[in-house]
Amino acid sequence: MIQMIYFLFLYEKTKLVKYIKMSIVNTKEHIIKAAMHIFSKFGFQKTTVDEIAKAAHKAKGSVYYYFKNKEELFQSVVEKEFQTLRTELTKAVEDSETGKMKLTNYITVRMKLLGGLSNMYEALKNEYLNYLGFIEKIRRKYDNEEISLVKSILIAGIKNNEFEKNDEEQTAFVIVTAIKGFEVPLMVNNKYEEIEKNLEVMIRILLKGIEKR
Amino acid sequence: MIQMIYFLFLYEKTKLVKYIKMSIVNTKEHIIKAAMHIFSKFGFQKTTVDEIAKAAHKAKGSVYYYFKNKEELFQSVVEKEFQTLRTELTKAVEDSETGKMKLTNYITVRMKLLGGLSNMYEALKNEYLNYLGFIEKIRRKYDNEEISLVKSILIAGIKNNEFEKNDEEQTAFVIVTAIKGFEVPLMVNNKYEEIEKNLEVMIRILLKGIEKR
DNA sequence: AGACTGACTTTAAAACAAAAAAAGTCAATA
DNA sequence: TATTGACTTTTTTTGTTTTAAAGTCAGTCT
Repeated sequence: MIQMIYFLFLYEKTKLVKYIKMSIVNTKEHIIKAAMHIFSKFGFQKTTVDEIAKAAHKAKGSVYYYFKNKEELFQSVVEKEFQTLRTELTKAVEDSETGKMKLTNYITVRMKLLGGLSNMYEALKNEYLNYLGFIEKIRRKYDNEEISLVKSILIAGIKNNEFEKNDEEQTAFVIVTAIKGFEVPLMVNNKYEEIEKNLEVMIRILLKGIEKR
Repeated sequence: MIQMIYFLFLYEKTKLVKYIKMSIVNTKEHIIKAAMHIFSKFGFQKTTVDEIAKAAHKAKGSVYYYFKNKEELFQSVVEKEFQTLRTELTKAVEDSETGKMKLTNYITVRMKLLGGLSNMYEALKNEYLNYLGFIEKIRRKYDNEEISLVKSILIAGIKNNEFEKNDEEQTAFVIVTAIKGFEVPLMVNNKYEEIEKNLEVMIRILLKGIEKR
């Protein structure tokens, strides 16, 4: 009997914890979304925590209840945007049949999305934030993820007899690096359409450069 | 007789002008070289015109006799470094037999030299100087030259039946853009040796990507 | 008992003024 | 014409004050 009551208590507690945690995730996410909006409008430095709190209809203290400081909040926003990019890219690759299509879609989707993900984008090119350190960590982490994803495309394509067998890690690095060269004209124009034709040429050359003959 | 004296006068004047111009070029070049040394040591902002004058064993006024201002002097230094790059690259391309060799040597020499040309290099990555405007002009000018040079390599290679016929302007842009992606790891490591292997892979893929089959 | 608040403290960024340093000028000189 | 260095002007730097934003916490609420 006592045990039963104990279990009941445990059950109720679990339910409560679940409810609370759900709530935590919701407000936390809610704050991140509000922050995302403000940050993308004013950038990291020109955004105040008060503004974010106000936009999320919370007091400033609540923001600090969920995030250690402004940096950590910004970091969460950037990470969320990376997550979006990651999800979209993975989907684009998975939905493609051949290795050629995978790589093609990977590159085009990546470039298309990059312009839209404003915070991450801003963070990548902002000098000050780079010297702030934490953004460099995220960048490096994402670079590695990107190389891994391209590598997996290459491995699949080699198995499928589409691509020539070569050091996949190195080849993936080269492809990612080459794509990065296009970030500069993208930053300047900020219109994907303007680099589209050139990106197509790049993809054609890359594909021919790695295909099995 | 009068005519003869007149000619003699002209001749002497020409010699004089030549001497003076030679001297001008010499001191001007001399100042540029001194400036190059100091700028590469301290960067644009932390270098004073007094320091440069002192290093050139001239008074500050002399520097302003040859250059309108500090910016123009820096510009001359950067232009001179570009000239070096330009000369070396043209030589590397001319000395190569096949289109493949031309492009290979172009890319490798470019990357090797880039690290050594400190002022230009500094200018390319310095935020402040970019927003100063004039460096952007030089950069754009050099970008166009670079695309032209690569384009000429492509055209020669196509004529030589090595490369597939395609829009050379676009292909040149793509190659130059891809190479630019490697500037970032070069800036971080600042050791050409570390990216050498990856650059070789890049060249191999590019060559296979544009070759005639 | 964890979620949330807002007045409060601390820290960092503008604003301003004075001093120092560097950029840029120019009459004089060789 | 080339060169100088004392001179003027402009730009940084420094130190101080003010203002604004970051970050804390005792206390309330559900």
